[in-house]
Amino acid sequence: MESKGFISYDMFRRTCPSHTVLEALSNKWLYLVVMALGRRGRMRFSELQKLLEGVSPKMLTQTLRGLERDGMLQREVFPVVPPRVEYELTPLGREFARLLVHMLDWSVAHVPDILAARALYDVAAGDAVTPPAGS
Amino acid sequence: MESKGFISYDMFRRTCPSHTVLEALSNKWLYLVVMALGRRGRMRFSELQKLLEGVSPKMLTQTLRGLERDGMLQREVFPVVPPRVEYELTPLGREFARLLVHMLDWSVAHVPDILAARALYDVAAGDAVTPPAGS
DNA sequence: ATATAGAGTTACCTCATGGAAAGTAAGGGC
DNA sequence: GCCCTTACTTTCCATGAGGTAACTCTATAT
Repeated sequence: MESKGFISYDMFRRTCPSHTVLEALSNKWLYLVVMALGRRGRMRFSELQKLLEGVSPKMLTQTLRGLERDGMLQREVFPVVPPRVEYELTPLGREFARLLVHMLDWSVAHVPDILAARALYDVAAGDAVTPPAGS
Repeated sequence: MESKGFISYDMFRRTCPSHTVLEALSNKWLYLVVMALGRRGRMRFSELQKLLEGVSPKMLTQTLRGLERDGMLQREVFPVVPPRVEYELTPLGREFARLLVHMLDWSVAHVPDILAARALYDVAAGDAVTPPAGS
């Protein structure tokens, strides 16, 4: 029955190939780069660097290369001096960006809930450490 | 104009609160725990441990505590010996799980594309390193 | 001759993440 | 008296992620 033309992975197994995607996702800059390119379309390295506050050239390069490797974006080099390099999402990258938009919209919408839950949890944890009065 | 009742964060600034969510997302086990509880409902610690191949008790506890702190799941302790503890998603957690399902469905659907893109990129990179014939 | 701009690369260093393994608690069964 | 079970917690350790800063390349402008 597994010759269905489409394999249903067991995502809970260590060897599941979808984990490579999960691991790629575990990078904050990746989200920001994809969102930036998703919003503004084609951008230069230095534009990204200016937009993404706090990113080092090293991390930016690393993130861009990773996305390029995964087929999410296309890198175009213009052979001029000083160099000019532009980045743009591929169709795959644009699909992915649409998913991320949902995630981030939801995140932003629920940041207050999450922060409130954290505050509650943290005072409760503080109480738990407090020695019971009168003992 | 910013008294609109809903603040539009600048997600590219270092101080954007949505980054706390992004950072929470940057954990592979978090995805797997949420998916597991989303699929099977209520589960015990040891059941999760068995299902999520390769997770250490330390990581599992850490992940569960983080999710509980963020209001994504509820922990119920039964005061028996040996201990029995059950975990279940909250409504917030279930919403989040629905988002993750989309992400992971997409990931699984596109794993072949991504792996193919990587293979292509990697042979291209190999070529680039190969010294030009005849030089 | 020198400075400049853009797009990186490289070396170095530190802190944090995450794995392994052993320890803890608490009551019931043998 | 000792062991068993579950759900952790703690300690130790190695790897690696990610930051900083300096360096590279090359044609043009001064």
